[in-house]
Amino acid sequence: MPKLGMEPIRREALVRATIAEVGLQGSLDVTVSQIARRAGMSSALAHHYFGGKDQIFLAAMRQILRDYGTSTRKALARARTPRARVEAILEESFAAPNFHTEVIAAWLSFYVHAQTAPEAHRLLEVYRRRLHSNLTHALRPLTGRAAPGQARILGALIDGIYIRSALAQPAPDRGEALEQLMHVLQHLLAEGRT
Amino acid sequence: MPKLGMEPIRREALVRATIAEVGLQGSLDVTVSQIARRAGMSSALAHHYFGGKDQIFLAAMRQILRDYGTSTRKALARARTPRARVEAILEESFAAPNFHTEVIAAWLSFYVHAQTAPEAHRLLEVYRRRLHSNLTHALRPLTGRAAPGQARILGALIDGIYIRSALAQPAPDRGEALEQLMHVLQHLLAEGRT
Amino acid sequence: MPKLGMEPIRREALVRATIAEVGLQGSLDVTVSQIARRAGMSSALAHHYFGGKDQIFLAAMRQILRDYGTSTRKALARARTPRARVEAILEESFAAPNFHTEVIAAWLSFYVHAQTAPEAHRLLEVYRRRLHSNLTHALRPLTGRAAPGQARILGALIDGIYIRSALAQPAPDRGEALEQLMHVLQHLLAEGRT
Amino acid sequence: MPKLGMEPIRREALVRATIAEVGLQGSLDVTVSQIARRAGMSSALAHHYFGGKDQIFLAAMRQILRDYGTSTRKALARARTPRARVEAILEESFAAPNFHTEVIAAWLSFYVHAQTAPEAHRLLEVYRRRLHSNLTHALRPLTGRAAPGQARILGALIDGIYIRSALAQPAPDRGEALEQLMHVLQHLLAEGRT
DNA sequence: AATGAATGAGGATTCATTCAT
DNA sequence: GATGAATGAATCCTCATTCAT
Repeated sequence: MPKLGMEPIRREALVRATIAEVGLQGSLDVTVSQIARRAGMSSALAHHYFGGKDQIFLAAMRQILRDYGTSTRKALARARTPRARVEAILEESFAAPNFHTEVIAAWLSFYVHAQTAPEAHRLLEVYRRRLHSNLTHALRPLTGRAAPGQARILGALIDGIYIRSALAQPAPDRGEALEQLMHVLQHLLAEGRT
Repeated sequence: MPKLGMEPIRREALVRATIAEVGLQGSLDVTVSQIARRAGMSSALAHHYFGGKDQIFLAAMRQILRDYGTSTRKALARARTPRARVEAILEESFAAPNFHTEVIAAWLSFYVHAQTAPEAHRLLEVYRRRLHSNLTHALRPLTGRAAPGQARILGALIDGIYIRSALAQPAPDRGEALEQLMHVLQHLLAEGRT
Repeated sequence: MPKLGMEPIRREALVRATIAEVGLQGSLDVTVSQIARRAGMSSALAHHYFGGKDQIFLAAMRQILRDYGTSTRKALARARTPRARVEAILEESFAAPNFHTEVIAAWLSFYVHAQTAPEAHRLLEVYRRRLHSNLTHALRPLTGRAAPGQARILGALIDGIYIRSALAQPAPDRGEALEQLMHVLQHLLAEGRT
Repeated sequence: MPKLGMEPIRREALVRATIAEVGLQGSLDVTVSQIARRAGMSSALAHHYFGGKDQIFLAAMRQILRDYGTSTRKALARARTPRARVEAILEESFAAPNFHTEVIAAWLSFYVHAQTAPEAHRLLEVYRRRLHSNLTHALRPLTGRAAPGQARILGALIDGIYIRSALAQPAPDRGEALEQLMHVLQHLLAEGRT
């Protein structure tokens, strides 16, 4: 009794399973079988829906970045002042769903992967550009022409804290991470007023 | 034409070849054969000298970190003032031999690997601790009790710039990287005087 | 032409092929590929169904011992008198399916293997205990308390004839083997009456 | 400073090392390197003296059989009566130097090997014939024409006890082994007198 | 829609053997 | 006499992928 409309469900399950498996193993060296098993189906079906391992990975990356993008957009919508907008972006980078051991590990793995896989590289480029643009827009009312440079620094710092969190034992400290970011932010904001 | 005392030569060649190959491919998914071929020997010999792929990787990581450590030590020895010491550390992080596309890519790959391999994790931990300690000592005369926290921020920023450089197209800009770091450093140093 | 329910068929084929190949080569130094080829499939499939060479060997041993156990049980069921029961056991040890050059060679190879492989050792131990118990039970009505010791002697003699048969050129003589056993049996049975 | 007359010393050391290593591992799957290391030399030297692994094994087999032959000859020389001669042969089969876990294991391994290697097969054949001839000669004065058949039975029983000893946990019981043999011997000797 | 069956390609590792010194 | 150096060949095992049902 074949079911209809299974495709989106299956794809979603596979993508979630991929993130989980890659995150857990901390490496892209996961087999399609492992992913499929975790998603509750055969590896043949995984191929059927995605065509190949690379596509599965790509879909998983898209999911991670889309999740991040979505939550950021929501946070921005809630912010009322320019400064609140900046802080919202920074906070969201370390918000619970993203700043989770598994997701960080998966993110880092995909990051490495992007060195080789052009499509993956493109995805990260989009994410980076959006982050940069968001930050710049938020900072502009506060620091004017200094905004782009500051956005670049904050972006690098976010990535740096992320990558360090990937090795944190036993678990990365969300509060501490945010504190460091805010500390630097404060300095940068003071810039304009000097 | 077998000679005596080949071991250190072969090991060195293999380590360099490993860094190059991993750097070029941007991934640890390199075969022992590839590494051995690049080093000009059979894969069997590579196993003979290192015992296994893991040991080869470990040796390559050690080399990268040792290279970095050595150059930093030299730079510190040359510095005359406290501030010069801090700058020396930061500059050295992006100095030519380290801040090279291949080395950066290899470094990032090993970073991911460290999530899984305990020994590799330990190596990075040592590196991180040393960087933190160097920075803290250098900052202490300038900012006192604020030094450790600032060292942490600078360390994360260094890593962040590194990881971003891994994806930079076509090549990471050493000058820009340093500029960002120095910018933040300046802010941090001003802290004490406020 | 993939069908369903191939697993038992494939496993059976592999087990038979293993016994044949080990028997023919007279050694456990057979490759999985050789076994798989003889069984008409790829070595990858052999691994798929058994997980590894060791498991294949274990399954082959189990098959040999199970075959022997089955035929013995049937022979015992047919025997009507105590003496007939003893003779049935001895005869079955050298009955056609078991006492075949290939099977003997395979059996001997596994025997050696059992010195090293605990699981294989356990299997042989079970076989030996069962033979001993069968013989003892059959002898008890005839020779009373002497039965266990006699069973041990007959068991050792069976193994001795087996191992000698492994080197027999061109083929072991079933009749002669049995004759020797029966000769000793006759002596042992006379024991009680002296 | 090359030493003269090292050859016999090296060969002896290698042969002993082979028996020990094969006995310990309970398998012929020992590497030339392991043997050479145990004998205190490089594997290249082992090849130099023996030409190849097979020759090393052959030499080891010869040693085992020669040791056995020598001790038997001595024991026979000490025996004064026909019966004592028979018992001497049997006892010697389980005498300390031969009936040792390692030697038994090595012997069994070589036995299996003989199924494949013609030269090894020939060696065992010689040993078997000599044992048979020794036993027959010793039995003839006692049981006349029955001697050859009895020799065959005793020979098989010896091998049977040997092979079982190879799996004995934790160590084979020399006394029990001999007892079984003597028990059967007694029966066989009674034969003539009936 | 879903999967068991099946395999080719590839990779780490081991080892007997050779060779130049 | 002795060995470190070196390798080709082999072997186990894994895995992405395909296919018939």
